[in-house]
Amino acid sequence: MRHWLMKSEPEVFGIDDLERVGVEPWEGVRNYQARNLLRDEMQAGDLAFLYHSNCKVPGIAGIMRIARGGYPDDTAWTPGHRYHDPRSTPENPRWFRVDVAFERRLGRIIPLSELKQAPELSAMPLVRRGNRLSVLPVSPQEWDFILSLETPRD
DNA sequence: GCCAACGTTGGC
DNA sequence: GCCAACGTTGGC
Repeated sequence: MRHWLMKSEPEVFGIDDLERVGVEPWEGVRNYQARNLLRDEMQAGDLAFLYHSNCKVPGIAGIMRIARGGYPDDTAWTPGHRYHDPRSTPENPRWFRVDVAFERRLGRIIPLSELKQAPELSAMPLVRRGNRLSVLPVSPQEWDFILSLETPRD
C-alpha cells in the first residue's frame, strides 16, 4: 500500500465536503505528471492526506482512502463541462481520476508552516517553493512523521 | 490582491 | 526543437 497527498481548495472541496459525501470522484486533474500518478500508481486501498490549499491556513486536514484506482475522467469529453478537453475521447482517454473515500479528520489541521519547519520533511516537494503538483507520493517515513504531529507531545 | 514559479502553447 | 507569451497555482 502506498501513501499520497492530494491538494484541494477547501472553498471548492474540503474535508467537510468529503465527510458529507463519503466518496468522491477526484476529477479535473489536467496535469500530466499528476495524471500519470492517478492512472498508473494509485490503487484501491492506498491512503492519502487531504491538503487544503490556497486558503487562509494551508495544511493537512484529513485522511482519505483510495476507493477506486485510476480510470478515465469522463468530464474531459463532456461538452460544456468546466473540465472539458476535446483532445480526450472515450476511445483514447487522456485524463484520469480516482475515487476517494473519507477516512477521518485529523485532530487538528497541520499547517504548512509547521511542516516546513520539520527537517524530517525537507525532501517533500510540498514544502519546496514553487511546487504545483496536486498529487504527490508520500514516503512511509514522512507519513508516520506527519501523523506524529497530530497530537503535540508536550 | 500580489506575484513568483511553473506548465503549456504555438510561432518560427 | 527552441523559447517567448500566456494562463494557472498557491503562498503570503
